[in-house]
Amino acid sequence: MDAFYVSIEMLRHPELRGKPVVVAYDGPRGVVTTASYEARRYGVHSALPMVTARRRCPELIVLPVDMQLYKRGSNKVMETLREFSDQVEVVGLDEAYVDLSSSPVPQSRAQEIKRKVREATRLVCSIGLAPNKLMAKIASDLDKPDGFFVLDHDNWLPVVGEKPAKLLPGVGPRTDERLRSMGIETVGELAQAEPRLLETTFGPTHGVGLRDRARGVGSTDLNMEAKRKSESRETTFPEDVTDREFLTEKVDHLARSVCQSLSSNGRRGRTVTLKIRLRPFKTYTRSRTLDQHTCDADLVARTAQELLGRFDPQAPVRLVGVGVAGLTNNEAARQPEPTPNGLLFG
DNA sequence: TCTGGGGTCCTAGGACCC
DNA sequence: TCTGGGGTCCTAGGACCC
Repeated sequence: MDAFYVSIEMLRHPELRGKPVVVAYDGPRGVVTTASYEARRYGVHSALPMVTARRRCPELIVLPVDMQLYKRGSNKVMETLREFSDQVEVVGLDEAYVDLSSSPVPQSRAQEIKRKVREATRLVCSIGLAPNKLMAKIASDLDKPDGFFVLDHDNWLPVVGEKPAKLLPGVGPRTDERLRSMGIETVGELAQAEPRLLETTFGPTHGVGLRDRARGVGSTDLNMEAKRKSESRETTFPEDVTDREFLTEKVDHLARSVCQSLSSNGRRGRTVTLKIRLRPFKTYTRSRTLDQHTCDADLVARTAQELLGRFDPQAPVRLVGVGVAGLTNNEAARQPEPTPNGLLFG
């Protein structure tokens, strides 16, 4: 979906069309989640600190995040996609892979999806059509907004070979930096790189994986029903906090919020993690794995407090978070243990 | 520029077990 | 006295994605 959150907001604020708008967590430490294309012309984009965004565009219109609204919009989009294929992999709120391989005319099918999504939601999307997920994702970015682009093994390098390696999913700022220090800047150069050289820098798994991606090699498996493996809540304070009592209260609240969500979804977890970000912007985690799966708010809150106690009480805290991992469904959590002595017949 | 919130996956070391 | 080879689980950090 193109500029998804902002586009949804435009549906209820049509007077904002054509203006530089962002949806953002406002406040002194907020960042942009989505920027309208007009705002992007000022250099305002996702993840940009709001302080910077306002400096770049003083007349910027800032809307608060309304996640429930975007979730409803997302559901509508995904429903529409499922009319075209029973193979749909949802990635976040605004992205999905649709398997059209059984269609004799995938191109017109894909165009039809664009029309249908616009009809159902009045929102615009960009589609990439390709023989695997990696290529499809990149293709979908090549013609935004309201785009349509087809990639295949023949036009892959001619189209993306000269583009920066950062274009590839999995190549973030750190990997890009390391690649550049090896003299690799483009997708084409990465595709030609010496595999042994990549292996020594990035390890056997990641090294070959990078080169494969640069050559357009990707998976065609769609992950339909991915179960969540962890759940967490975190807050960044407007100003660093040193008041331990305040922090304790926050941690308690976050722990209970996670547990409430877990219980209402019939889930339990075993590993409790406390996350803390100290001045200046260094993040630490401490975790503890319990004997049993739980969604008991008192237990999780107590464990989180214990983990909080491992940090210097003097340190100014920018963020705290509480997470629970190792999730199972309630039924699974209550399953009896397998025979402890490993004997087939006790 | 000064960095949200919610996730996933990978790595590496240490404990522990056979 | 010094020392193998495998496996799993736990913890912490880091890179990355939407």
